[in-house]
Amino acid sequence: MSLRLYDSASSEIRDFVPVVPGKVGIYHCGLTVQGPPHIGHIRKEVVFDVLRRWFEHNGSEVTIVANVTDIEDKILVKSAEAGRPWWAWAYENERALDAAYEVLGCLPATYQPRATGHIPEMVELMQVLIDRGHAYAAHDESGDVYFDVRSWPSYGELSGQKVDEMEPAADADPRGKRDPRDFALWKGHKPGEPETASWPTPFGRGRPGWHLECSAMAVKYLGTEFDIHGGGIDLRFPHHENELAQSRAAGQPFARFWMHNAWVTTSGEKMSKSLGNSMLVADVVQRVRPIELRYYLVAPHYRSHIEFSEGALEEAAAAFRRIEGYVVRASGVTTNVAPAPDVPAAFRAAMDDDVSVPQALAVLFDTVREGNTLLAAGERVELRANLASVRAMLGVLGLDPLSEPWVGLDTVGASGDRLRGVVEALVQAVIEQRQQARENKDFATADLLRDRLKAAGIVVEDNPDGTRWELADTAPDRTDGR
RNA sequence: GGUGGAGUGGCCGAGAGGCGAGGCAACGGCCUGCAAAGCCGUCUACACGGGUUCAAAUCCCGUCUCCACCUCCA
Repeated sequence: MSLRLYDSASSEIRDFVPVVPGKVGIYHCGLTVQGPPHIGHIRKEVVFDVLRRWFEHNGSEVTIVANVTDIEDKILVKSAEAGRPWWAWAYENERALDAAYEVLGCLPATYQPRATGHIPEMVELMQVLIDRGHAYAAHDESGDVYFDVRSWPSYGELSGQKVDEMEPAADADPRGKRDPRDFALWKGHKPGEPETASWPTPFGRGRPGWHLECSAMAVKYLGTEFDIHGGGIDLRFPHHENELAQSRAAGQPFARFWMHNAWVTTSGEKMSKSLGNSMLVADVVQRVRPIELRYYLVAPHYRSHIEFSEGALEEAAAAFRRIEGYVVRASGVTTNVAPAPDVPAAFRAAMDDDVSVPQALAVLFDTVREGNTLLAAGERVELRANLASVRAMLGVLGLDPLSEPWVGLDTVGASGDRLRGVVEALVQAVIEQRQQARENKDFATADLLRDRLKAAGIVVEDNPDGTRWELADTAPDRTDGR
């Protein structure tokens, strides 16, 4: 395979060569589980899910490690505000995150290590850094341990900055720091903080700084040198810069490629800052189906920023329904068409070019159009090949409506199989009545029956092969003018 | 102050010196009892001002606007 990826450390597109042929190790920063995930958080997951599927499509064995940072300042603050134990708060949000991954059809990570489960590894790493002269315990007895930025000449290499030109941290409490730009590896336990949120170390009780856990866990599970490290673009600095500095200063080569996805914003504002956040995954999937939300997040290039709007979301849903409609109709007149073993060359070329999903989608849409023509012409043999190809492409994007987890999801909704059978029988009865009316040229009655089904949320379509029905789209009323 | 990104048709969204990406919407046609879906066609766009070139959305110079990051963000 000749995959090329944009490496944000070198700001260029390079040939991807794995550390171990045939295997790929990917670490991407999961989430600090301080609250339920919004669609910005989940975009990152969907982006790396597509990358992973592309590797696997090409026969690579992929190991994905996505951390869960379950101890951190905000978790302590928010859980305290809610009057709940920090660990309960973190775990609740971790489950919400897992639910969001699942509802959007993301394949599970190979492992999701928690920061709190890797304290000994972090202490070890700190000790190495101290021994090598790149970290120091604060001299003010706070229990803090800092990374010594000045001791590491290549600090800033990931984000292309020079230490001297950086603004010192505005909130920096320089009390124990040698340089205001030094960052905390470890935070000493403070009075008032829960005792459960601290662990013993040679430097005193405390808890991880924000960056240390990722260095420790990435190396533990993927080795000292691994293929890809990813996350949202905001993590490039400081989080990833600091990770890189810690790990390299400890003598580890660390990640070969750094991949960062762009933001989802609302009204130009990053989601984490918007107030009255209605962009939670759990809310958005009430407005469009999860597979449609996935399409919306997958369709633009991963390094392009998405300005969220309800209109664009609905457009994306309509675009996806065009593909889905073809797949459903084509599979209705063929049987057992499995996804093809490979994708069209143009699709492959697009995906190999830094995961250019927009161009890959253009190939997909072209193939769908050909398929619709074959469908109309009754060319069943070629149709089978076309459908197999479309399903293969959709599979790479995690959008094949005939594959897990989407298959059978929303023919009737989530109300259970019994109800589903009842609805099918009732609708079929009405459709037969209507068909009888049509045969009698009683179009007034036929149209009345169609209208009544429509009022009930069921759309019928007359095709040469017969009449199909499906649930109407649950798009919201567009009375807000947007 | 430092670093990086963006401005493309009614809308979304790719591309990065020459062959109209693709989708949504709209309009016309075919098909249909009428629809829907589908197919065919129409809408020839690249922030602004210069320049280079046979040829610029793409390269160069300048300008404007917007955004992100600079140690709590995916």
